[in-house]
Amino acid sequence: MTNIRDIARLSGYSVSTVSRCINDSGYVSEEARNRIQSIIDKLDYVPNDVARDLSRGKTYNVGVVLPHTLHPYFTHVLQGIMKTAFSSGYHVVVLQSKYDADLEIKYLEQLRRKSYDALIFTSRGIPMKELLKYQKYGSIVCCENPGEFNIAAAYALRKETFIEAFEWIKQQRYKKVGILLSRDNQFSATSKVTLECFKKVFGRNARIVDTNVTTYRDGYESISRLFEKNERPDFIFANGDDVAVGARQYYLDHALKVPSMMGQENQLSGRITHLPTIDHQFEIVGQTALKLAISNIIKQIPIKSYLIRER
Amino acid sequence: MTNIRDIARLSGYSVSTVSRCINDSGYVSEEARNRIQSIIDKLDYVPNDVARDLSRGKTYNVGVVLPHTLHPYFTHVLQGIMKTAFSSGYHVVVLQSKYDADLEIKYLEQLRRKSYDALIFTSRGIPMKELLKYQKYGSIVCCENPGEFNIAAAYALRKETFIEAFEWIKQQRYKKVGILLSRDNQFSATSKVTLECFKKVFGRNARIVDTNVTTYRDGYESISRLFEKNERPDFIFANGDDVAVGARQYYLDHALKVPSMMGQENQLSGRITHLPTIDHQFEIVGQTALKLAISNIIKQIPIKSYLIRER
DNA sequence: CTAATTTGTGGAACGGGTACCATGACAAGT
DNA sequence: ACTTGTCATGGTACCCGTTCCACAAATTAG
Repeated sequence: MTNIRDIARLSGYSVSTVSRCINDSGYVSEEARNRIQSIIDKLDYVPNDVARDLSRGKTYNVGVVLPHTLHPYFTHVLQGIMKTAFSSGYHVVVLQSKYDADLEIKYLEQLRRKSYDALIFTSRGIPMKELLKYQKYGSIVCCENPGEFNIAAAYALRKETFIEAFEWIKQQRYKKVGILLSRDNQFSATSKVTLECFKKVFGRNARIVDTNVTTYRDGYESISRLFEKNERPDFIFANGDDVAVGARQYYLDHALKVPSMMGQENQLSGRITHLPTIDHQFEIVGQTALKLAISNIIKQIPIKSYLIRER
Repeated sequence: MTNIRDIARLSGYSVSTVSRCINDSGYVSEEARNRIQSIIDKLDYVPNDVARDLSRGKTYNVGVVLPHTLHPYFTHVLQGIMKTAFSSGYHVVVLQSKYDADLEIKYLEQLRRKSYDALIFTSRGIPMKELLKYQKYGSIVCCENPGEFNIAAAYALRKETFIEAFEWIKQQRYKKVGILLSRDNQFSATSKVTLECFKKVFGRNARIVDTNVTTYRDGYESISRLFEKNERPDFIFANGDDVAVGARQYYLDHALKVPSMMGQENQLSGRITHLPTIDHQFEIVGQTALKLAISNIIKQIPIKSYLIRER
């Protein structure tokens, strides 16, 4: 491989001048530029990015931790991250976590070893405190409300919209709402907020909760379980349109009256079935997260989500 | 930042010994190991990955070129790539191409500059010939049948399944098939194969073709255009379930009889609407592509897709 | 009891840029 | 005439590991 010293030698100029020439950082005469460029062209030379990264102490890599890519939340956040990373000259390294804390630690260690300039957690299994420890090694951004923790965050502002949605449901005189959550509210901040908002609007009762429901199939099976327990909600509030539509399918398959429903994430399945939904603006969350990641500013930015009553 | 020379100095051993100790590559006495490890622990030292990459001449980064992340083809291929990359210790860098040849060149140049060990093209805008030129800088894998070109490839074997699907449609006595394609067959190998297979089964006529149809909305609008042109297919063959369902919605919204349809990609929308489909096994395509990328073997591996008649 | 290995260790080149600092030439301002 | 500023260029330390080579000591083999 030919390197910058070869170019310097063959062009008769110094390494410094060649470097300035390559990077267009001024202080290179017309003559030198021509001479150097001709040698570069002749040898088909390109600088080595890894060497450059080492020397500059910066990689322009941002690691994005996500459990998988098959859920619209993640693809939309990722899409937003990619968009902004692209226009800022950053590289996006996707890191599969499978909700596994050990893997998350592994990625934090890679940040420490300078593999990335920053790390974005679209989801997280380890405690916040653990994240804070690694902030000294690079900028860390999470995609949830960090509460009291001093960490950069871009997250969907769910609370207001949840309240709005539940008020709307209440107003239509539904009495017993089935709530399908993706993860246990002990682990998931989102699930916790959902239930809190429900309580605020409906009081503490009037709800049937099922957890670990994330896919169409899960929605279907969840309703089947409810029936076994003789639970009959008159409204289903799901954590995704796909989930709601899975639930709906159970009723259809068993020739039962389909209750009213609301989904989330504004997915295609919900559009087909004319389901009310909540759009959490995840692409904007992603864009914002990336901006924070490369700015090194520790700031929390909530993104407003909105209710779609009809479609 | 503390580096390996600091550890050497403070432990009283040489840099070489420290390096061997860190990498567990033997020839380190029990005593040396303890002494060195204690200094490492005390200084909280970790080696710098960038320096290591430079020295080893390998980054363990694989670039994955994809137009965007919002289409299930890409998310599934990406999912497969991530899965296998993860278990092989490689990093996945996602590179947004937007079907733009200039961007693809940019990524090839990054390969040349050693930013990645390999590059996977899940889609491609530039000519194959261009790709071949860059093979000397690293392993390049594409996700389509490369024909005569000597390049590594992992791709869905569509032909057989298309023939099977069209035979099935023909057998049901449909006469005029509307075919919705994602990109013009001049640019897309997939579109080309689709039409060729159609011709083989139905002869050259009996088809209405529309291109640049990739989303639910596109499917809807495509049918609207057909109606303007007074085209009335009795069967719709779409390049995705989502597209087919968009088409279906047009008929429903205008109180028209919905013709029979078939989608592709085995998407949720098709399951809800009980649409026959073709599953192209894209996750396996992704897994295979990554294996090729890190093996440096130039080989073409077709992946068998399959028809789902009922669901 | 030699000869041939194996183990432990250090030196230093190497991978390939970047950037600070010094030096000299020349032009413009006072 | 003297100071000051800008341009052009080179020298070299620095970023931080890896690995080849040499050498000595300790084993093992014959």
